[in-house]
Amino acid sequence: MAARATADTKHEACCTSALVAPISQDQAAEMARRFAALGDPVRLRLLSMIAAAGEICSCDLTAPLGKSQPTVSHHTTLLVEAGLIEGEKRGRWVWWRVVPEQVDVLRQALLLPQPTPT
Amino acid sequence: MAARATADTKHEACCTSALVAPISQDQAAEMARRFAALGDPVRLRLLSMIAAAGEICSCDLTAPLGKSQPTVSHHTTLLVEAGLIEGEKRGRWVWWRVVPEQVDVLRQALLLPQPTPT
DNA sequence: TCTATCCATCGATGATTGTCAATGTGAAAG
DNA sequence: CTTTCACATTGACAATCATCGATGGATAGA
Repeated sequence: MAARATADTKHEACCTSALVAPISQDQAAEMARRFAALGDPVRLRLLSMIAAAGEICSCDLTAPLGKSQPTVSHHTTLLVEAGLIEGEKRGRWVWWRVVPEQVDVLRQALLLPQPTPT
Repeated sequence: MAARATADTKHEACCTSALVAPISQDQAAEMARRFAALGDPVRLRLLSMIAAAGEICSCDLTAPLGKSQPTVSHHTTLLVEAGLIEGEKRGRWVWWRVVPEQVDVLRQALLLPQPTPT
């Protein structure tokens, strides 16, 4: 069992597909942590609204989501920890935007070795 | 094997990207349910091993995962409910394989409107 | 028959998570 | 300086989840 060019850092461990060869426990733990960020309907709508708006502040998120301000803050924090979004504080507002490269990391993790039969 | 007739009504809501326009609550709920299936390290390794093997039975999954048989059975059930894998009983064994179309549904859900710069 | 094996289900338990009211922080406005 | 606004943090609680032992159903072999 050689040929494991690991250098197992934060996000670099999961830059390949998980569906072509068995992944390690560490890879699975890190990958699961990021997929879990997508495993909540509020966070998915959050990410969806941020991506669709390009840039948006939290003050415009609480009302459409129907959740309290601490709850929205909690979910944005989780999305940031997953690397999927990032926030920039301008004045009193925090403007959120998605991190496309990190979203693509998750997409590539689900890349199948064989093309899907149509 | 046309035993998956009801899959249409259940998986149809999330066949487009969630990152080009705000998604509804129902879409988010259904999508989150499926992403949550990937939000556990054991299930990710499970899916990874099944995909890498092409076809594999549960008896060959418990040992590498280091989990009990009921736990593995629990996780395979969740992956089946998410539509990501399906099992076929042959003799005493159940052989699992991934459902590529459903994996692609999740990949397309993470498709960004703008191409990511390489 | 009887026995062994593979897997699903049940029940219980400890851990994790989503939620919100209350509070804290930091910045802009008066 | 004081007040107001946007957001983060804390603390607490209910709900969900991951895990495993015990048990049951189904199948293959003797």
